[in-house]
Amino acid sequence: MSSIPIRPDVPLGAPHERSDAARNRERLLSAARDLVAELGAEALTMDALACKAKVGKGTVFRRFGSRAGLMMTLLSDSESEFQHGFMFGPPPLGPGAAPKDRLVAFGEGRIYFVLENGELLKAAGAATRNRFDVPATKLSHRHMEVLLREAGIADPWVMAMSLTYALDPERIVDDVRVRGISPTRLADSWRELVTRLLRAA
Amino acid sequence: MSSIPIRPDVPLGAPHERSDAARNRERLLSAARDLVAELGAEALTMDALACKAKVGKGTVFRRFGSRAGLMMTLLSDSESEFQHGFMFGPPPLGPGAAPKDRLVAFGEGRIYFVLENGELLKAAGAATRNRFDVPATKLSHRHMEVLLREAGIADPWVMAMSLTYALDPERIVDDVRVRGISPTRLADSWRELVTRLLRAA
DNA sequence: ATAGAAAGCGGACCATAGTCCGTTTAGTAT
DNA sequence: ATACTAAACGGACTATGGTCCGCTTTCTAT
Repeated sequence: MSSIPIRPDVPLGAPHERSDAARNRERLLSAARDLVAELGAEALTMDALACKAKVGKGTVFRRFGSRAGLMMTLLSDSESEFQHGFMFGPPPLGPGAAPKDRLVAFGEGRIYFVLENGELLKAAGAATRNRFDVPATKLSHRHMEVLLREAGIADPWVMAMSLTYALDPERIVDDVRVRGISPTRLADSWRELVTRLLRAA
Repeated sequence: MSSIPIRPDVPLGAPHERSDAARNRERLLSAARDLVAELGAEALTMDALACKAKVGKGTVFRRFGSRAGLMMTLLSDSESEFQHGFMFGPPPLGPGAAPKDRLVAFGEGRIYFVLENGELLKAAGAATRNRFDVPATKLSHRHMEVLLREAGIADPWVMAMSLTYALDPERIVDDVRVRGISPTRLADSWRELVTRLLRAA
């Protein structure tokens, strides 16, 4: 067969990924997952990754751009799942419930999501100047913005930003792991925040 | 004269600062201020500072502990002033006004404070694992906590944490400088947040 | 004045993210 | 099959925050 191979996720007309590139990407991803599983995301160094994947350091950076980029790639599956939940899933997280209830559910979901992927998220956010250029972050922000607008907030864009920072991964992880606040308590406080913010005048 | 020299700010019984240490501290502080003025806080490297102050690198770290520590030292004057404002100054920022109004004023004040000292604050917060171990941050948090408790919030400690992150220096600076949001708009949104959060049921 | 102790000093050294560029290799056109 | 080109590669190199430890200075007790 001489047909063009199917490459999902590659924008039409993208210049074709070379076979060695594909192979190295697999090796890197696999090695990275191993290292994270065995030492934790925080302890993963780019040198160690390159070495374990039997690849030059330049290749690692060519592929992921930065340490943060690597962490984002590692996160993308879980992240997509969470996104799917609030965009298409059943209410109250998904469409169909009142904005207030969706926001409460969103925050709760986010808290538990962060606690499951905390190391990766911290590593992804910490390194570079892209804390907010991450597509996933943009999407979450936009989601909250829409809900806040529906609920009659005057400046939903800025308010969504405030709430985004209130749910900052570092904040959540440190509250729970360093300052000993239970996830439930965080979720309850989030509920109080959203409830008071959005109740009718 | 053989009397003990007066050393304000040094806790009683502190082990006495040696004269060479004092001299180097002055040199370092002065050099650091020069470098910040001339290149900006972001571009200040510890090597350059040591070099400019004619001091070994070890001395720099002995004195300030880390880059973040240095930035905090550089900030401490402005920070004290702001603290004095919300603790002892005239209402609505200081005592005497309703908690809601004090919180609104606090956030506004904080926004403008951050915009004046943004580079330093970002540099102070970014480097180490002490984002919340900073005394100044603790004090701000405690201040908000007290106001929120007075206003009937169920879990003022956690809520104060949410608001602390909503006022994160990086968030404020990037909103204004990268995303083009005006300080006024930020302040208005903060007012909306606090007003809705604290209005009577 | 002197000696001893403790604090301070300096700069070589380390770890790690990220860059650079000469070399290799996969795909392609002939 | 061959030659050509653009992409990919690898690892030496740079920048920078932070550590270590043997040497020096200051202070104090005698």
